[in-house]
Amino acid sequence: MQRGSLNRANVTGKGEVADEGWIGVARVTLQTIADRVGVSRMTVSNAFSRPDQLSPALRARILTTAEELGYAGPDPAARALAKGSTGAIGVLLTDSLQVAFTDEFATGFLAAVSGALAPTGLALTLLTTSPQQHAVIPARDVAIDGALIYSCDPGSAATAWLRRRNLPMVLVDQAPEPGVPSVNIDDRGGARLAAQHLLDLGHRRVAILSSSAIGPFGRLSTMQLEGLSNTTRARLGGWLDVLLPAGVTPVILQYQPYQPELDAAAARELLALPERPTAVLCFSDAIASTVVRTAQQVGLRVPEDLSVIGFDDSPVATRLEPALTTVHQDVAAKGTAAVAALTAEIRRRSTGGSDRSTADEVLLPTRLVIRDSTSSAPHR
Amino acid sequence: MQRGSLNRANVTGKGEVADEGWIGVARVTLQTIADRVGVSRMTVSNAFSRPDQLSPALRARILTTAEELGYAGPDPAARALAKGSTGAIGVLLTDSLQVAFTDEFATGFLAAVSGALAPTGLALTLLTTSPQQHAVIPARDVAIDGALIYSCDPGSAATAWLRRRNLPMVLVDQAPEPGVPSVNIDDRGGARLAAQHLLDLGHRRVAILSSSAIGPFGRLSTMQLEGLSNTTRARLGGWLDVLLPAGVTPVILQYQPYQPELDAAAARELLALPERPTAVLCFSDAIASTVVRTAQQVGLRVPEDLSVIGFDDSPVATRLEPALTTVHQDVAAKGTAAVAALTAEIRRRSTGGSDRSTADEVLLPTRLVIRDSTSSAPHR
DNA sequence: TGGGTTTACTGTATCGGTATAGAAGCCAGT
DNA sequence: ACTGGCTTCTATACCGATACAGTAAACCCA
Repeated sequence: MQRGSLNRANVTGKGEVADEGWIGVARVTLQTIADRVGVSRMTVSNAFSRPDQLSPALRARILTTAEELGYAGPDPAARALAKGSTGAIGVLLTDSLQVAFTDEFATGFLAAVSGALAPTGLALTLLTTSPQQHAVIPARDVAIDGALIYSCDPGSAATAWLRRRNLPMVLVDQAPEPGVPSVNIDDRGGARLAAQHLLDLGHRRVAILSSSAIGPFGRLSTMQLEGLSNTTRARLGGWLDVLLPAGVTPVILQYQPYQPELDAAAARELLALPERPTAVLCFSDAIASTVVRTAQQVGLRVPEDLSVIGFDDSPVATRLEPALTTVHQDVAAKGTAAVAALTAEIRRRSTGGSDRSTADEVLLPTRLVIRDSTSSAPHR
Repeated sequence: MQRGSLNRANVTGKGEVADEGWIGVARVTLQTIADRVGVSRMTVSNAFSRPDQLSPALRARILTTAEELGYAGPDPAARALAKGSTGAIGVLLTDSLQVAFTDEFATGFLAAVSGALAPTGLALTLLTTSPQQHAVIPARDVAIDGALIYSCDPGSAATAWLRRRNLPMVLVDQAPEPGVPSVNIDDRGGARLAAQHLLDLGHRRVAILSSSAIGPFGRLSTMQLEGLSNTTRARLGGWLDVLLPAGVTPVILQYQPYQPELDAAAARELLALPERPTAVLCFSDAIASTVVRTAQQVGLRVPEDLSVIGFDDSPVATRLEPALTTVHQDVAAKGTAAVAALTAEIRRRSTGGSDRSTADEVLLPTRLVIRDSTSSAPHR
């Protein structure tokens, strides 16, 4: 049986189509328009998706008719199935989107990503690693053309699903894996610069406040580097690269991020150490700002009594009083690079370009920005 | 011809399926699994989507086989087409996602939305009103189950497309429209409280700094309220409701938001007025903070010389020195209400519930939070 | 033993598009 | 008149699932 016209409402000679906004009155599809105009469905499809395939006159007629019928353009879901691409890419974030949005640095990355995405016309779909047993797991069930995996636990179910779907993907702020493009910043190098800066200022009693969503927490020995997130490991590694050879053994405190009370508690604990450190290397500007505030609350002056160095150079760094010395990274560049890598990967797949040989790993530079939160070690 | 098995690779008696990660080696679909297990495709589908429709034993066998074949679950695009739902909802934001992400208040809303969305398992897709002539317009071409329209120009092409698609939608911070659910805050009431507070403190020379992404800009007469965004109109209305009857005619300055230099310029212009105002009512905390800083730069004390009131009670309000008196609104509640309204609308559609009668319009309360940026008018 | 329910699967018809290989008409060149 | 090459449009075969009606066997109670 011929498809379309025969089983549609509008075949009834009378012609007039039921009108005006009633929900689901026999939906308008390409076929509806085709019947009305008297051409094949394919031609109508071309009118929308490949204008060069039909005469301008006919196309105009088709578009006009579509307009009259209130057609909203080819159905995205159907188009996605037929074409094999959806026009959206996913970003896999932490467990809770809510905390991601409250993190100024994460939103900075998202801003960069959406900026880079704008010219491509791709939409951005937010995914979580949330392990909730909610029948639907976005990473498995949402249609996307590719994904950015941003600073996630590599072992999470969500990343496993994305892998399984064999989607183009790019790892951001995560340990590179063979065959998967990745974008990272030079965490280790930046950390070294920060540590060196402290040594240059004469500090010998140095503390490290290191954060990672995955344990262990509390006091850390310099040896326990496994089980930490990649970024944590890299920064910690960089600090130690410089401190240990100089004979400085830092106190390392590891705490769970995104829990303001715990942050402050960690800061207090640090300042209450028997041999109070004269300088603190912080995992992020966020925790650094907590340290600064906590220090000020207990009557310590920054930087005179305590030098503090952050990481990331997020907006809070310059807002802080005193302005924070920190390791700068270029989020915008990170976002751009990530999008570039992902779109390249998507294109590669669609053009059948084989060769996974070129799984490029981008490493963006970091640099130390010296502001007002660091100064020479106090004379003892 | 029977579909499936006959035109697939795995019918070759030999059984062994080509293996290991080569791209596109005859994709694994429900049919592949069905053939392998020896059941119908439908049963395999049920194994994934409706576990109660088959015996646990068979389901286990199917799942195991799927696992072996590296099947990643029903294809989202195909499923979306067949089921008519995608598992994602869209949020339509300003022209540039990039500015949306840099706006602390917008991200607060997104945080609330994603928080409210988490338990539903729906993903969040970001859409822009971007008028770029980029063949693909997300609002038209991305598959979603519904959309939140957040503080957008109601006349934009993107909203027009969403309307046209007849998608469930909810207007947020926008003029309600008949038949469309909406969520707003009591901008007008809040503005009245702010203005009244100033009057109570004895201020008579009051300025208003009003922002709207859509023109006109510069000095505004009290009569030109058309062409402004809904929120701007409401807040302006509220301020004037109180000021005018009290015989106070404010100077109104309107500027374009998200352009830091312009913000500061507007603030300077305002402070340089021949009869310098003793108090400023600001459209947002962001602009209020610019006013405070600008005032301090030109040597004015806040609040002794100049009282400043913000709007929104965003994080910056408490960070500011002095802490900002502002009109509080509950973003979290707004996000929750918006999601609730949208999911309700989606459910209503799918259950064929007719009655657009209940197009509810939520109006959330606002309240004045008095902090340290306001005080009695200085004696002249 | 027989009718009424359940349980467990299957068959067929979509969902609304796009890809691709033609077919028909037309025009220039030889 | 024949050939080749455009430009336009059409026919057919998918894309990979779900909905729904139906069927066969098993179970249940009188």
